[in-house]
Amino acid sequence: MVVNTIRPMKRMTDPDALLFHGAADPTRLAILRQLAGGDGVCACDFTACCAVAQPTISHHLKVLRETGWVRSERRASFVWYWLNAEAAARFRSIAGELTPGVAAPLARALPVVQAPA
Amino acid sequence: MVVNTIRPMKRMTDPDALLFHGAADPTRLAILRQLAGGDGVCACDFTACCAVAQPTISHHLKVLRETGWVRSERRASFVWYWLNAEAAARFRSIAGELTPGVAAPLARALPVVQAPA
DNA sequence: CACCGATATCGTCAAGTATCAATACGGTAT
DNA sequence: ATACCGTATTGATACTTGACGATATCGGTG
Repeated sequence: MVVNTIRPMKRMTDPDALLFHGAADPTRLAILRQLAGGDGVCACDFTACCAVAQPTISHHLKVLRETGWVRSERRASFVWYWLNAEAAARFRSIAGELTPGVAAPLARALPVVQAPA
Repeated sequence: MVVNTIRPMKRMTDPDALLFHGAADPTRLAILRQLAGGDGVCACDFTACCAVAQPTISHHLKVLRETGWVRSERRASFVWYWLNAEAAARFRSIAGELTPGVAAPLARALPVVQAPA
């Protein structure tokens, strides 16, 4: 009976969960897909693919930046975005871990509290 | 009575974003990892790995069920959970799509990426 | 039957999030 | 400098979510 009256908030302590969170939105996923399909995309091109206003796009781009999914660079008055190769690689790595039956050997050795044979 | 919406999250129109949303939580990701590490896990084992109460675990398991990540089966008074192979495969497929510079060569016909004019 | 342990659901609260209008900022061209 | 364009930030608002206690439900047991 822990009294957690102050902050029961867990927040996103897991960096991988944070990565998932970055992609767990239709608009952001569309942006990521558009980025994967091209070699750098201008921010001005995202407003076309998603039915949201410009500030919303900018907000999602910020989330993608903060979650490590993309990097950006200013060119003249435009801003270009690229998919972050590291994030994508990390993502694929997690995808590989989440294959049924294919996982850390240690997990199988974990104590089973109740295991009716 | 509260209108019980059939589909969770009206904003989640993209099924893939829904899949990501299912894993975008530290507790749920821990559950998925534990599931990937074993050949079926009893629900009673999840309370040990995550510092949350039983109703919370049950809630997250429900989310994972609704997002297609897991399937469950009752055995006596216990409930066993397995990672859904289809969801894991779909996830790996999307992860492959999100590779920089790879315009979905191995991707299935599902992705709809709108090319900027 | 009554009882008990394991899960799921309900009710509710606090915190996080998506969205847009208005506005500020950064560069370019006139 | 001034006007203009593209992008980011701010502020407000409605909605979504994660958490837990209380309680219901499901199965097995005495």
